[in-house]
Amino acid sequence: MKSFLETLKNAEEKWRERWRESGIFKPDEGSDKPKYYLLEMYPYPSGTLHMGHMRNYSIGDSIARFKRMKGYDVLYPMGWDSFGLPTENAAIENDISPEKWTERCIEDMKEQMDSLGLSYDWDREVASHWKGYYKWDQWFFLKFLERDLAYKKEAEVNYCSECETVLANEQVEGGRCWRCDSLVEKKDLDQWFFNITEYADELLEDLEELEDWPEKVKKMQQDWIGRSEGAEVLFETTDGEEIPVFTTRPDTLYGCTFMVLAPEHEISEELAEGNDEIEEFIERAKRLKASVREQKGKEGIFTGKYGVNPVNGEKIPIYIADFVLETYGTGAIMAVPAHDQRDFEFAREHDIPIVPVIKPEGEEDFEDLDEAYEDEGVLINSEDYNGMDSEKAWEEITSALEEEGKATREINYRLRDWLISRQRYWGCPIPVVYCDECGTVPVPEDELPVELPTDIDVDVAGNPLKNDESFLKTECPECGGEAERETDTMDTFIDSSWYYLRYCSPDFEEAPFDEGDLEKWMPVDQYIGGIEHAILHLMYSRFFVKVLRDMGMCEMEEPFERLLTQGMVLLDGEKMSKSKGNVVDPGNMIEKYGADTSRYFILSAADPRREVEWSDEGIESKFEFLRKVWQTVEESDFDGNEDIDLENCNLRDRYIVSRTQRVADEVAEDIENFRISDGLKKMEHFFDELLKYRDESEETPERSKIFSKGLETYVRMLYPFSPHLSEEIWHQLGNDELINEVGWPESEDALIDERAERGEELYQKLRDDIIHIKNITEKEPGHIRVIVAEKWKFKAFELIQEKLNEMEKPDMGAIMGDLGGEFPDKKRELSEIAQKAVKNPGKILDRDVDHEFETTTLDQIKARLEREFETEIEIMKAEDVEDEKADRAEPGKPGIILD
RNA sequence: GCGGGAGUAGCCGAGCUAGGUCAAAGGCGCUAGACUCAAGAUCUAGUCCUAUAGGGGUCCGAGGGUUCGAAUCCCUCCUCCCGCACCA
Repeated sequence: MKSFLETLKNAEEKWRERWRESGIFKPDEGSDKPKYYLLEMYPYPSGTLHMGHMRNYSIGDSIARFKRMKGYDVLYPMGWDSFGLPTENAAIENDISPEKWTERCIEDMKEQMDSLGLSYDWDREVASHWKGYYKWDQWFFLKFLERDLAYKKEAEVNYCSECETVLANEQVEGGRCWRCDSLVEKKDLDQWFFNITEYADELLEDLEELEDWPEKVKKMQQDWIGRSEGAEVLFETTDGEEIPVFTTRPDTLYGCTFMVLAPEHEISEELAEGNDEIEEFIERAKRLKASVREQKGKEGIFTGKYGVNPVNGEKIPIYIADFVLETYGTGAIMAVPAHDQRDFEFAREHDIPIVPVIKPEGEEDFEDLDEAYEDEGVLINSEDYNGMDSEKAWEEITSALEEEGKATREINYRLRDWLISRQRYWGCPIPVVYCDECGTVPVPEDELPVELPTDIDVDVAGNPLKNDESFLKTECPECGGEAERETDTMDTFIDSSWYYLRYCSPDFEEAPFDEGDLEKWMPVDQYIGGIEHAILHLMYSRFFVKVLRDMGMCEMEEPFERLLTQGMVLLDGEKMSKSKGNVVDPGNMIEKYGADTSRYFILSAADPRREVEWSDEGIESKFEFLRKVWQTVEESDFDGNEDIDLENCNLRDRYIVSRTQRVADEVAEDIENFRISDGLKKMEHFFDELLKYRDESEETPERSKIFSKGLETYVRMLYPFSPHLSEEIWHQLGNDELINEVGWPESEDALIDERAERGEELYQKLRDDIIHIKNITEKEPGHIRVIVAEKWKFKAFELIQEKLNEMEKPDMGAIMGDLGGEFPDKKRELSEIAQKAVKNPGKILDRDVDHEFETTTLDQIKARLEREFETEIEIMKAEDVEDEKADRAEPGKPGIILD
């Protein structure tokens, strides 16, 4: 006999081939099925698949297959985020061109993806380094330029000397490069930007529409955008200079006792010219900023200048201090030490007066603060505004200043424009040339793409494009004279901002996408990826779609309808990473256990959103489980295609039939809600129930049919998770069609049998009780009596149930009042039952109160119990038994006597 | 500091968005039994305390509260994890 592993491997090869031939992974053109666009974040082609990928794609593929079974027209594509710095480095290391390296990596990864059995439609593959793709990056750039959404300016930018390129704000994490973790420096450079701040408000507001995004991701974007409402207030110095400041608290203006400038502020720089002390301070502050981010001290220096508080004419000192950010607001602040903790600390250190102007409501004395009071309250020390609520004062003070022309209401954002230039080779060239005559000239659309030269020596310092004459030298599109190309390439996040649109029409040549196809497939119904893109990729993509909408190229507002952020894969509680050397290679795992086992394990070990702990025993046990499934089929005769004759079914038969219906619906619901591991657990439980049923019940034609049907249902449910094995089994069972065509098992209401389910419950409870009693008495009974409660108790329970349902809250008196009359001679027993009912209504409410049913059910259960306990069972009526245990019997809970 | 998430039996982990059927699913580990020459695998039962009849007690980070009734709702506190971090 073949080993199970061999079986798996054979099935993998065989079905992968058959699926490919059948074209079931391609969207069903022209069908009227509802569309479903399922997307995983396209990977950077590093050459090897890691566990994170493996998990991501296992989740995605199971959803894709499930949705196809459920009758959706599924678009499930894959592609490559193939531009980027690591490739350039790898290429140098391996002495090969980045292009060749990339293509080799793609090939390798594709093979690994195939070995997992992922059901992508490879006809739609895209890769950002393909000319046919990045041409449209350039096209978008030109469009952005036309709309003033792309511009070049000299600015202080983040520079990573390790990567030898600049970075966008989003790509700096805690002062370090997101990719290589080295410290980021500030540099003044002339760079290209996308004007994402233009869309700040919309990006913020529309977050609310994204109902099926994780709250966490929305919150992160919200914080990143960082909108704050306030006013820009114009302060004058005693020398007549004007210094605008931004504040969100105009209501505290009377408490402003000094001003602070950022070290990079224009006036700071001017002052440094003639003052060594100031110059030195500024230099030091700048250096500190770049290196030691954690330092919290508020260092500052007095400028010798004074400003004038515009509301009360007070003369206030102006300082330069490192805690004021040049990049936020105007780079200068009005300091209100009484109501801002940072200002408070600074004032303490420099002996500046602290004047409270807002006191908490109801408080009397409010002087001598220990810390700043930052909440709302009532104004004090504020002339005409005293006694006013801070909220109202905010408005009035602002309006008053506005009238004098000393303030304007402003909204400020933390979000900065997106710096898209990169001084690296392996990226999409920015389609611009520089001409001495005409200046900066965009490359005309019909000359796109500006091709990235591929026969080039990349092992040089700096950007290799600068050394490549044939690339560099060009004609000016306007005057025809000599010109030089822009050598910066685009941030690769531009590539990934619209790739999901390209999948809709990957071969379209007239435009980045065909609008009709876009209309059909977008938005993405389900996006799956890592949390690390919470801000970067997900915000840039949203921005792109909004711009495209304004260009009239699409109608949607948001690209991704639902977002799922998967958890990490851990080993011994730690994140797997190359640097820690604790990686488990998916390739080895597939080799050893097969693709189906690997997929099954990673999906069953934890739900997609959570972290998952890798475990050798875990995958081993799943391998065994699947082997059991396989063996079960091997040893079974199959006749699932014949109709079941319910007339000839006993209670248990009907129960299994009923379960078979329900489990399909339950598991489907779990999958819809990404509770995949729950669903798999239910399936396993169902499978074990089936086996028990087969082994424990009498061999009848119906049993065989019911078992087969159950097995068939199980196998179909297994398909999204372990598709090869399940397809193999399915055909082994005598079916010709592919599971994909047959679809998800639909439940038949007519086959759902609540009585049978109740019967099974009764059996289980009874069995548990008998075992329990056996355990505490340590008796091995030779005879068991099972006693149905007296008939009147059924009636009494029923009445109590009615009462409980009527009553707002359980009331002992009311229950007894009505029941006492009904059963005058049972008052003592009744009061016990009623007490129980009041104490725990749930325990009474779930009872089955059908005496007839219980009696006949027990008769049917009898034989099964006898087999289970290998002893004689006698079913009796309490009315016929003289024993206190018989008196204790209740509906749904028969008395038990072990003899 | 701000924000988000979480604290459940030896461990992992459901349940907690609709309070009662929760001593609290499932898995792992452990114990006993079956099987076996034996081990492993598998199957069965047990695994908070107590009890030779299905019961009782205590329990879901700590402490209060609401309720006839709380793991589930409210308040306070403690601890852990994650994200942002001097954004005026």
